[in-house]
Amino acid sequence: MRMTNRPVSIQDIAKVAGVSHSTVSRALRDSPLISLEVRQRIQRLAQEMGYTPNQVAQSLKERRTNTVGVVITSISDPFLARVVLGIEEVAQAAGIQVLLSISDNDPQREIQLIDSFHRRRVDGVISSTARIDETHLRRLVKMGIPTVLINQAVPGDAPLVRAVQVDDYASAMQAVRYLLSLGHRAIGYLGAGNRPRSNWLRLSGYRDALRMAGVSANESWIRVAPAEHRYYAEDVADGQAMLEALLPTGITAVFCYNDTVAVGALLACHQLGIAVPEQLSIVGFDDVELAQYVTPPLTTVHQPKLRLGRRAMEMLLELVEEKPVQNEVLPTDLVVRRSTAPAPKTAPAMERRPREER
Amino acid sequence: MRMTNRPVSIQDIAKVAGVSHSTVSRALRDSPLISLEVRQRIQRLAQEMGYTPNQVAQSLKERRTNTVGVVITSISDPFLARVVLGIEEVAQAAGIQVLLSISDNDPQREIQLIDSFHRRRVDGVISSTARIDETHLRRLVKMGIPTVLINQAVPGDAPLVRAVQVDDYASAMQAVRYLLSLGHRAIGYLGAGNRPRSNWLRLSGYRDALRMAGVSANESWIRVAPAEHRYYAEDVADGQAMLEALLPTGITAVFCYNDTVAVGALLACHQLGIAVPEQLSIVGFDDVELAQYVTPPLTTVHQPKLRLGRRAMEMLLELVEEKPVQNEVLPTDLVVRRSTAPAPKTAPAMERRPREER
DNA sequence: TGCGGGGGTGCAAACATGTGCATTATAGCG
DNA sequence: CGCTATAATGCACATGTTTGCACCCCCGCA
Repeated sequence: MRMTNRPVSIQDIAKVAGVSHSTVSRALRDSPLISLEVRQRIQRLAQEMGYTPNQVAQSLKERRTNTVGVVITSISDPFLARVVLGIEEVAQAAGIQVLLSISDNDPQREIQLIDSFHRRRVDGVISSTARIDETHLRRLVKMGIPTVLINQAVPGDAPLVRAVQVDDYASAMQAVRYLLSLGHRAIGYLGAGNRPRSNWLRLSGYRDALRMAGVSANESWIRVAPAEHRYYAEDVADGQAMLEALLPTGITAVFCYNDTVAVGALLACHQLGIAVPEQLSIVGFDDVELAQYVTPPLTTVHQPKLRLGRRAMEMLLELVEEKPVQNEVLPTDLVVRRSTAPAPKTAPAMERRPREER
Repeated sequence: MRMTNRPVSIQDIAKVAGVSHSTVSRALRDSPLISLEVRQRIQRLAQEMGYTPNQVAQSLKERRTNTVGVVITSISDPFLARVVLGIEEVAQAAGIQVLLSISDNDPQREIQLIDSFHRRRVDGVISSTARIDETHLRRLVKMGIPTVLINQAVPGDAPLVRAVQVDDYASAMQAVRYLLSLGHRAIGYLGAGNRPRSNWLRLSGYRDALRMAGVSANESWIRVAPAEHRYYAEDVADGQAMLEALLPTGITAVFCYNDTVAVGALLACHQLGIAVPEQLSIVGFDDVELAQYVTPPLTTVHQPKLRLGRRAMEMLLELVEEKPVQNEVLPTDLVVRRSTAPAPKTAPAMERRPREER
C-alpha cells in the first residue's frame, strides 16, 4: 500500500531497519562483516518490502551495464533470426541483456545506433549488418567498445574487434562443384548487390570453380540485384526477375546468393512452367527453415546459424573479460535435397511450356 | 591519445575548460544562463574531446531509462518478427531502446525476464508471449510498470495494462464461412495447444460457424497439438502429423491455427499425393510472407502485424506519459489465394494415390 | 560612495549503490 | 584496571548528471 510509486531503495529499508544504508547494502550481498542476525533480519525485510536492486545505479558504480548492442539489417531475414537466437541464448545464461536494433541497411541509421549504444554504455557490440564500413568500425574502436562481427571482414589494426565467419568462397566453390559433378556446364549465378562482401566472395567461388573445371566464363550467366535494394523481402522478387532474365542464356542450373533468392527463382520456374529439377537445378545458401518446405525442397549450403550467434556472444564475453580471443571460421555443409538433378541431355531449359491449368 | 580508456565525462571537460562541471552541463544543454562565449567554447571542446553523455547517469537522475522490455516466445516465428519490426520502428523514432527477450514459452524464464526488466528499470513492457499468466501480470502491476499486451487477454482490474488485439473469434468465423460458401461441409481444424487463448477463440469461431450453418459438429474433425510443444519449429511437424491423422475422417477442407501449421498440412499433402486444392482446401492464419511462396500460395487470414507492433509501442508511450489510453482491436482480412477451391463433387479426399516419382 | 540588481558561475544535493576507512563497543588478557 | 585486538557498524566518497540556490562581481543610479 505504498503511496508513492517509487521503487523501494536500500535507503528505505535502512530507515525501517534503523541502520545505515551501507549496512543494508552489505547485508543484502551477504557480507560476513554484518552479524548474522542483522543480515537475516534485513534480508527478510527486503523481501517483504518488495525490494529490487536498481541496476542502473549499480551500472553507474561498477562501470559495467551487462548489456550488449546487437545490430542487424533485418529481423525478417530467417538467417539473422537464428543468429539472434543463438546470441540471446548465451546472453541470457550469462545474465546480460541484448539491445536489439535494426538498421535496414541504412548507413545513416547505423551510425545513430552505434552512438546510441555508446551513450548507453553497452559492454560490447555484435554486428551482423551486411556492409558496415570502415568508418563505423573506427568509431567503435575509438570508443574502445569490444566488438564481434558476424560474416564480415575484420580490419587488421583493431585490437578489440574480432569476427566469426563462414568460408563463403570455399562454400560457394563446393556448391558449384557439386553442380558440375552432375554434368552441368551452363551454370548461372544470382547475386545480391546489397551484401557486397559476401556476394563478392560467393561469386568468386563460383567463378573459380567454373574456371578450374575448364568451363569458359560467360558473364551473361551472372546477375546481381542492385545494391540499392534495402529490404529483405525484396530478395524474393529479385530472384524471380533475375531468373527470368537469365533463362534465354541457356543455363541448366543456378547457384543463388541465398535461399530467399533461390525461392524467388523457384517461384519464377513455377510460373513459367519450368520443371525443377528436371529442366533446371537450383542451389541456395544458408539452409533456412523455409528451404525444406518449398517444393521441391532446396539443395543448399548449410550455415551453422545458431553456432554463429552463440560463438559471437561467447567471444564477446571473453573480449570483455580481457581474455585473448582468436577469430574463428565455422564449417558449412552442402545439404542435398531435391532441387538438383543431373543435367538434362537435351538442349537447355529454354522451351517454355505453359503450365497446366488447375 | 588518452591513456585511460574511461570515456570522457563533463568533469574532464570542466577541468580542461577551467570551469565547474555544472557550467559544462548547462553549456552542453544550451542553457541561456551561461554566456554565449563560454557556451560555444565548451561545446567545441566537448566535440574535440569526443564526449558522449552517459545515459546511465542521466537515467539514474531522471528516473527514466528510455528503454522498454519486449518479451516474445520465439524470434523464428515470422508473425512475431513482423510485430517486433513494428515495435522497433516506433521505438527508434522516439529514441527509446528495445530490450528483446525470448521466453521459449517457458513460464519459469518469463518470470526471470520480468524481474530482469524491473531491475533494469525499463519504462514499460510489451508482451507478445502466448500464455502469460495472471501471476506475471500481477507482478508487473505491483511494480507499477506500464504494460501493453499483444493478442492477449487484458485483466479488468489492472490500471496500467492495455492490449492491442485482433478479433480471433470473428476472423476464424469468417474463414470457415468462406469454406462453407465454397460448398465444403466436412471441415477440419488443426490447432496449437501451446497458445491456449487464441487457439480456443479460433476454435470457437470455427465451431460456431459450422453450427450456424447447420453442420452437425464432429469432434473427430478437430485436432490440437499438445500444449507441451514449446518451439515454433514444431508447428510444421505438428501440422503434418495432425493432417495425416485427420484424413480418414473424410474432410474436404481444413482451417489451421496459423500459416506454419498450414504449411505442415500442405507438406503432408505433397507427400501423400493429395492434390491441393482439388482434393483438399487449406486455410491458414496470420498471412506471413511464407504463405505467398509455397505452392499453391495459401489462402489465409491477414493480421496487420506491423500495425500491431506499432500501435503497441505507441500505446505504451502514451501510457508512460500518463495519458489516457484505450484497448484496441485491429481489423483482419481474409486473403484468398490458391489453396482453396470448391468442394469436390466426389467423395472426400481419402483415396491416396502414390505420388509420381521424379 | 554606497547600494541594488542582474548576469554569470560555483556549490551542493539528489538519484541508488558499493566500499575503504574510521569509529564504537566489547571482550580478553596482562 | 587499563590496554589492545576484534567484531560490528556508520561515515563519507565515488560513479556522472541535473538543477535550485547562493554567491560574486560589476554596473548604474541615487
